[in-house]
Amino acid sequence: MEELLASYIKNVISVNDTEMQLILSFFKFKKLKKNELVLHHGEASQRTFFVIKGCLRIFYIDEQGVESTRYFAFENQFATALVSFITAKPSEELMQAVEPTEVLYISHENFYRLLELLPQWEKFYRIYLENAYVNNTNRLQSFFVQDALTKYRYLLEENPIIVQRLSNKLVASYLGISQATLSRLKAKK
Amino acid sequence: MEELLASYIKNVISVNDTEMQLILSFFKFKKLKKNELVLHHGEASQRTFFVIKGCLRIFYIDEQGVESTRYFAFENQFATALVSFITAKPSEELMQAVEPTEVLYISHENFYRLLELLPQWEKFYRIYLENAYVNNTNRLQSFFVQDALTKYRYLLEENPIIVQRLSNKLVASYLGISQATLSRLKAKK
DNA sequence: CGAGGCCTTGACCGCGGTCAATGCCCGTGG
DNA sequence: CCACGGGCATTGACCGCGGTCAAGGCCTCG
Repeated sequence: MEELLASYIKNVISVNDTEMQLILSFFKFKKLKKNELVLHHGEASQRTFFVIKGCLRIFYIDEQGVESTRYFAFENQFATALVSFITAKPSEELMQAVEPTEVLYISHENFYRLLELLPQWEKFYRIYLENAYVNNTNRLQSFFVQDALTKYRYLLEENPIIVQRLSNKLVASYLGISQATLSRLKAKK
Repeated sequence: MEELLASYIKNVISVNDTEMQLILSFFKFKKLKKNELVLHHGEASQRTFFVIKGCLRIFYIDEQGVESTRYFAFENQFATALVSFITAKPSEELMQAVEPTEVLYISHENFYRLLELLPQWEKFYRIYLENAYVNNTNRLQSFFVQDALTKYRYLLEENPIIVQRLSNKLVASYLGISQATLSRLKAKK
């Protein structure tokens, strides 16, 4: 359980055993029920999650109640409502377990403490930021230049697990289209 | 000229005079003509720019030749094709001077050298990344939840300089709508 | 003074949304 | 174990936002 997180971290930065113990000591375990919310709209983002099993999603809700998903985190991935984390303002993003999910989480307070205690953690955070940046910017690009069908095909190429594992409703919310449209796209091939 | 950059940096990190001299020594000055491209499609991003005067934009071109603008950098702002910078892959993003523009730029080689030489520069980069992340994620959100008119009004609120200073064509490319639609939106108020 | 680019506007169209009906699957409780 | 209910997927009918294309006028700059 913690080994999964430890080996994830070791792939990104080099730390010795005592440092690793320090890092792991800041993380706590939690089981989440399907559909359980871990961050509500307007709350400040307080925790960073690492998924052991299951799936978290980060999403928006507009005034009419329509949901749009910005990110899915599966096993062995981190998830944070980063904008609220960075700006320390109330979050526009919500966060929810999509399946029964097990996570390790660290409070933002302790996250920042690690930044001070371990120079290496600054690098870890930087690389996390870089990945998050590349992800979102690629998504932004796809909204600029691709129509619905192209986005769907692209998703099948780049991230098939999302289509295979999740409901149409969730996939549609990720692509920013309606469930009905996704259903028609799939029918047409 | 260099003072502008120096005071920008001092607002973000604390460095002494020798360190500042080191940083500034890596930047070079360049004048750009209106419409001059500083990064072509498919090139690797090689430089980070700081705008002294004028305006740079970072944009995409789709297969039909339609342009979409991801970012405008005005006086006293940085601009990089960050995705290509991070991934070291050919850039999907192009970069161009929108007006006659004066910049200071640093090669990525030297940027990385600074990361090694100055621990503080790691923090500078991290904060740059954070800002870029927040920017793009907010834009992504606006594509999820806002229609054309809402996006336009929001832009007027958040970033009026773009509307005031740039042509309709450029503003439309920033909003991801056609020039004709923007013209109609403005007419309707 | 001419040419080219930009803005506006009208006519038209199509992608993708909405709404509703139907059917399916699955979880839950009697 | 079966019956019921709720959520999800599919599909048809309809519609509207925003795109495209083209024409006309204006401004800028060489």
